[in-house]
Amino acid sequence: MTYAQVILPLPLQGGFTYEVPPEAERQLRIGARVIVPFGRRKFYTGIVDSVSDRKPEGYELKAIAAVLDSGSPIIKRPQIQLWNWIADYYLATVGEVMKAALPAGLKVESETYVEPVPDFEEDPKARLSEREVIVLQTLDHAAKRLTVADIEKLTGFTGVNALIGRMIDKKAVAVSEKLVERYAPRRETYVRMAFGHGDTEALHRAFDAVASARRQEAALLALTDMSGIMRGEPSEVAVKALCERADINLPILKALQQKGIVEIYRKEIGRFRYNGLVTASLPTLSDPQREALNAIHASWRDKNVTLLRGVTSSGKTELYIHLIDFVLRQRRQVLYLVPEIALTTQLTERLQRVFGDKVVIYHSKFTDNERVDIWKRLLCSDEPCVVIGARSSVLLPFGPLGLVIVDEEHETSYKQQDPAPRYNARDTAMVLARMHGAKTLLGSATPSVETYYKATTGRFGLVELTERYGAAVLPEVNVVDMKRARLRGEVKGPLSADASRTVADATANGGQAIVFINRRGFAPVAECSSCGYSPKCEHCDVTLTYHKRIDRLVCHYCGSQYPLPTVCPACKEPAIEVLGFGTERVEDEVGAAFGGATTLRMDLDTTRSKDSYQQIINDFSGRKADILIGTQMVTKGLDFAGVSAVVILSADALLNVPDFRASERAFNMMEQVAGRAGRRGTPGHVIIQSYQPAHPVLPYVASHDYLGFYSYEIEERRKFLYPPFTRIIYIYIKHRDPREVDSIAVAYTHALRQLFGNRVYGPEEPHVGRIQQLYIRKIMLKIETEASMTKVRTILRDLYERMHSVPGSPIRSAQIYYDVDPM
DNA sequence: AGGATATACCGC
DNA sequence: CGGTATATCCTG
Ligand SMILES: [Zn+2]
Ligand SMILES: [Zn+2]
Repeated sequence: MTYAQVILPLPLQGGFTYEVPPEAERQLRIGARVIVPFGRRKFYTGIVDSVSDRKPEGYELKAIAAVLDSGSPIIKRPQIQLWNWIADYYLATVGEVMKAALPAGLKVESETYVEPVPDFEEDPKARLSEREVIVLQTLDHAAKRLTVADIEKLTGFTGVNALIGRMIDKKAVAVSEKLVERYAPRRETYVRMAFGHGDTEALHRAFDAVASARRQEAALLALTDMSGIMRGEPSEVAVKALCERADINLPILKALQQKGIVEIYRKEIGRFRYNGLVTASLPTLSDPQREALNAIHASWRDKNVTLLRGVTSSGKTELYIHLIDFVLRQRRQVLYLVPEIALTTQLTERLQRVFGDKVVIYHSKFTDNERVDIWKRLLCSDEPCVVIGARSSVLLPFGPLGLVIVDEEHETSYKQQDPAPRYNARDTAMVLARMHGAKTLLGSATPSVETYYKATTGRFGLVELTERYGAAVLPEVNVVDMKRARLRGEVKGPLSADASRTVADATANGGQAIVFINRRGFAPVAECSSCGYSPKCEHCDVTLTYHKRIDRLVCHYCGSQYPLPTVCPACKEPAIEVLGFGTERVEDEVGAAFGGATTLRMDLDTTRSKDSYQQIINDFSGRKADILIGTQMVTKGLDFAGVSAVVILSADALLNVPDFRASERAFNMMEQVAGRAGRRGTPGHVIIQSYQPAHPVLPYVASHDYLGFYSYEIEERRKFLYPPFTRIIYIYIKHRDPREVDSIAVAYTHALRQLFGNRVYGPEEPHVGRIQQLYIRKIMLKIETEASMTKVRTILRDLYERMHSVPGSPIRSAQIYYDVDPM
């Protein structure tokens, strides 16, 4: 008998062992998917991690129910290795990594369906209750099989689970487990001759048979040509293409099929075929670019990772294209990571024009079916290709990887925040590269402090590209002291006089302007002007943001919505007003201030649908609007030739974040938005509004001085023991009870102090102390870089196990998790 | 995670 | 007491 260790997509530590049925033994491969029973009812898709012939002791075993991949595994060898690394490093379970990596369409799960028992007769000793009768009627009248959740929705009852349990006892209903397959391959209808290639005799007979039917003849003629049957270069013919070409329709082909001349068949096709032309050759490089390219190659002789610091519009992408070409020629694959919002068609099409169908695109707005197709494409073939994608593309089944490019490596969106695994795709990609013996290139105009430190201390190679491409000039930046402007009466709505003038100048001269504000919605607070009351979310400790377009107050943490009260619920005065500025309000104000100017707004709310983000970018770069108002989204993925002015409405909103990375993030963001202004010849203007114009970070932005900012910030980090001089792990405690959360946090902190001494800070209540009914506490662990992180992680895992496994302990009722290398 | 079971709670 | 909301335990 053999036994398989199976990874299940669940947040549970460790794998689970199953018996391998003898008939499945021969076809079972490591990395193959299996269907296994788990718990009393459910079936899950698991992945075989290892196989052994030693029977584990101490518990009953279940058997694998089915092998889904009997031929070849669904993941590649190095992937399990990478999964294990992620789970280990980020203190998650391999199951959580599997869940994040494998597209849902590849995970078959069982669903419990409730069905009425045919010919059920009520037992007078066990009558059905009123609610039970209603459920039975609902089941009888339903068009399809129903799950418990379906029944709850249809009847409006709660606790249907228990109800069904009683009905099963009364033999009124039965439940069954059905496997639900989610993946639907895309199929297309094809047509071919019903006889072999080069069978001229059959072809002649066929034409004779359709001689009297002109359109059938036309169809046959076109098919003869398109199928290449007489030229000895056969190719498949899609019905759609044939119909278009011969101007016929399906019934005509059906008629030909009736006569036994053609065969119509359906075939699975991938969803992604690039039909455009490969029109561009490699971009010509300027001298500085060529030097940088050579320097990158040289640095890879003794370094695995190299940082390319390329100032805005220095042409990093051209370099990337050359490097990609270099690796593809070696018949190896490339992973090109970009932040989600930088993944625009401008970028992907540029790559496709050079590399054609070798380009594979992957991001979160793809449907699950599309993800499965991409997964299969990479799995089935080790052909050279370049995968361009956001965070999760690091988890795809790569073959022979030769190069990883992480563009905008400083971007926080590379770090997954909420469900575990909380991995950083940039760091994971470097590990992936190492596993494949590939090199990594990190690119950024404003590298993260950690990365630049490693690059200047020899851990990474460093190549700098400081020359701007073409005639691009740096914009002129002015910091406006808002306190003074306000005293002088120069502030109208969100804009200072300086900002207004700058925008007006830009639009008057046929240019465009960008107004950046880090808040969506209309106004971030509502307040009673009479008593100061301000509406809060019922589930979270935050003030509600007013959204004018839907006329609702919205919680940005849990999404719940409320009407805007007309009278104050506290003092009953009709004195509720909304305060502050969000993108919606700024759009209104700017539209009013510059009458005649057209505006566009880009934030989470205007980019919900699949192509809306791209649409706004296209509209603005097509000059369909004069002023673009937006959140951080406007900082990326755009190459707007016409923008000559940028206004950062509130530097304070960026700087005053209680986090050790606040300065860095603020600098990066301001530098990037500023970089949108004034390309192609004319210098642009940037206005930064701030109530603290003396903030140490602002001069560096004003002079575009990354190095200056870096040397300031690295000293701060050194002084206060932050990365890169320490490694940080946050420990989060969440609980629905405010007193309980405190006592658990204190207990956990105490336990941590026993182990790590004064490396433990906290517990503290985070900025938002309650989200979705859960009170939150945060503990910080700072570990010196020389210490063994492996040991630290082992201790943390053991601690969690120890604290969480005490029966009846209140700690078990809390959610506790670690966030390694938080951002 | 999700489900099953135990337990507390609630209206009559 | 049936019905319902909630806590706790367990999964191979
Ligand atoms: Zn009031
Ligand atoms: Zn909320």
